[in-house]
Amino acid sequence: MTENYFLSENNIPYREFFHFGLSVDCVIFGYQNGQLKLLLIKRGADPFKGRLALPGDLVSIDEALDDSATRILKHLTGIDNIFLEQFQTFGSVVRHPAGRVVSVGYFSLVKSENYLPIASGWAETVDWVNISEAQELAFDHDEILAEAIKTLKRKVQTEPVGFELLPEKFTLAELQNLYEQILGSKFDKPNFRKKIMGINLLTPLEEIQENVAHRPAKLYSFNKEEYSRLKKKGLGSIFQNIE
Amino acid sequence: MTENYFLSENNIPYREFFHFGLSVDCVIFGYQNGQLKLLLIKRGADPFKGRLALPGDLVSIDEALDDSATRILKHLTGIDNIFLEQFQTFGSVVRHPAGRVVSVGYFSLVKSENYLPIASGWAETVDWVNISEAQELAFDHDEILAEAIKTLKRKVQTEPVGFELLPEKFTLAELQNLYEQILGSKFDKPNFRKKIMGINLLTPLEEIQENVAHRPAKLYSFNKEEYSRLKKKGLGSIFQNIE
DNA sequence: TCAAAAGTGTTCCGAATACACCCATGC
DNA sequence: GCATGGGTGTATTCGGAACACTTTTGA
Repeated sequence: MTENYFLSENNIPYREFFHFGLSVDCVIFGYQNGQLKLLLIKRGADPFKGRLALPGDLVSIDEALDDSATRILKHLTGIDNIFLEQFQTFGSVVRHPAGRVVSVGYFSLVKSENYLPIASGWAETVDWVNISEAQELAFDHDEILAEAIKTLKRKVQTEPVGFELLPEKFTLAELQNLYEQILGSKFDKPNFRKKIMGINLLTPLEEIQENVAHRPAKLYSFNKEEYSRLKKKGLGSIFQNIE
Repeated sequence: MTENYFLSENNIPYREFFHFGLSVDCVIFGYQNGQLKLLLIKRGADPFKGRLALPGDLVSIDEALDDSATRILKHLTGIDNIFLEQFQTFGSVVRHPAGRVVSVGYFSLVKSENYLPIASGWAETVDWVNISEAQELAFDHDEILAEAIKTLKRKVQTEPVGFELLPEKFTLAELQNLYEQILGSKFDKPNFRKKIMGINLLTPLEEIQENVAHRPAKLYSFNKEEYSRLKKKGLGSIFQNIE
């Protein structure tokens, strides 16, 4: 399929243009102990050997972009079976010392406790790092991360988030804390509860917290049907919809 | 900068991976005579010669992605000085007959009347086409267009739209029609007016319509400062924001 | 009995909705 | 005058925001 009889307008065979590298970088958010986390590797190979970096690698020539993201993440961290979503592509000229590499950013949300990463490939170590400590990353990964965080904040406003990050059973305070962590602000407790209970999203369980030095909180789980329905449909709109 | 002493983990020099083509495709929305339009070229070269297609071409190896989109659009259509925004990257394996080409989608909104496109390069013709007639495009451009329309609908909900599409002076009915065209639904006139006037977005002019067989409508223009402020800040949020 | 966090209720206000109605123009 | 679309006012409902209050636990 790489035949070169197609000519571009200045009579250069198309193949002459085919000297790009293509990579994928994965921004994997987790949540544990009330902290928003990020999955980072320490690079065991040049360039940027020893630096923290997003899990990412070059795409193979016969591999679809989405498949590549899944493969690379599994290969570097052992993490598998998660939903990776493309969010932005980074294409400045000098982002990689080995040549012209354009990188496609993918992001995902997972329960970090369920995914103990195992370093392999050229990853020296892999760890869940607090968001605030994810700085001075390799390549332009600081920029990629910043864009991923913007995307996450936007998503939180328009679709439900939490099922992917929280354990099976959780308290309303934990859910509220998660939202506060992501958006970097505080909410009024009574109003948060009312709003979240207003949509039919949570299923109250017959269980409560144990061994806490205060009134134990009720546990909830997500109503999966309603959750995925709202994922698709979204949470609100600016303009009324008559029809 | 394309030295090959960096080795990937299986000892293949990085350069061996550098066989991707990279392209840019532009989805340019316009608006004229109450119709949402799309800028399409008829391809004058293989592959897909004679088919309608989004303006797009291969990126040069030493050219940043955003710059490339601007250059390619200008080269094919003569259109210049517009804001192009990246929205999604398309990376399935078989989208281009000449080899593995990954394409980055860009989109923009313009006043079609201000941009009379002139075909050049391998574009045989360039025209503003009604959205509904943009079908069976070359390559996977149907899919790219579908994603661009989704993006546009999402944008309309979260930031002001219209300054880029409407003429300098316009009526409230025209603005409402634009929103209805984009979202594919009808709004209540009094409520639309109240909502749009509630934000300090429009400047009423001392002019009215002429030669219409009914009460002439007042003309408005956009308040540019407030418009760009709301572009950045957004229009609403689901959760309250306490500091 | 006290601290700490869970959980509830109530009031206020502004925005969204659904209408009914009036106004200016060309024919 | 009348058809046509422009433009306004209002009553009602709903949801967000603010905040006071009660409840349950461990120590």
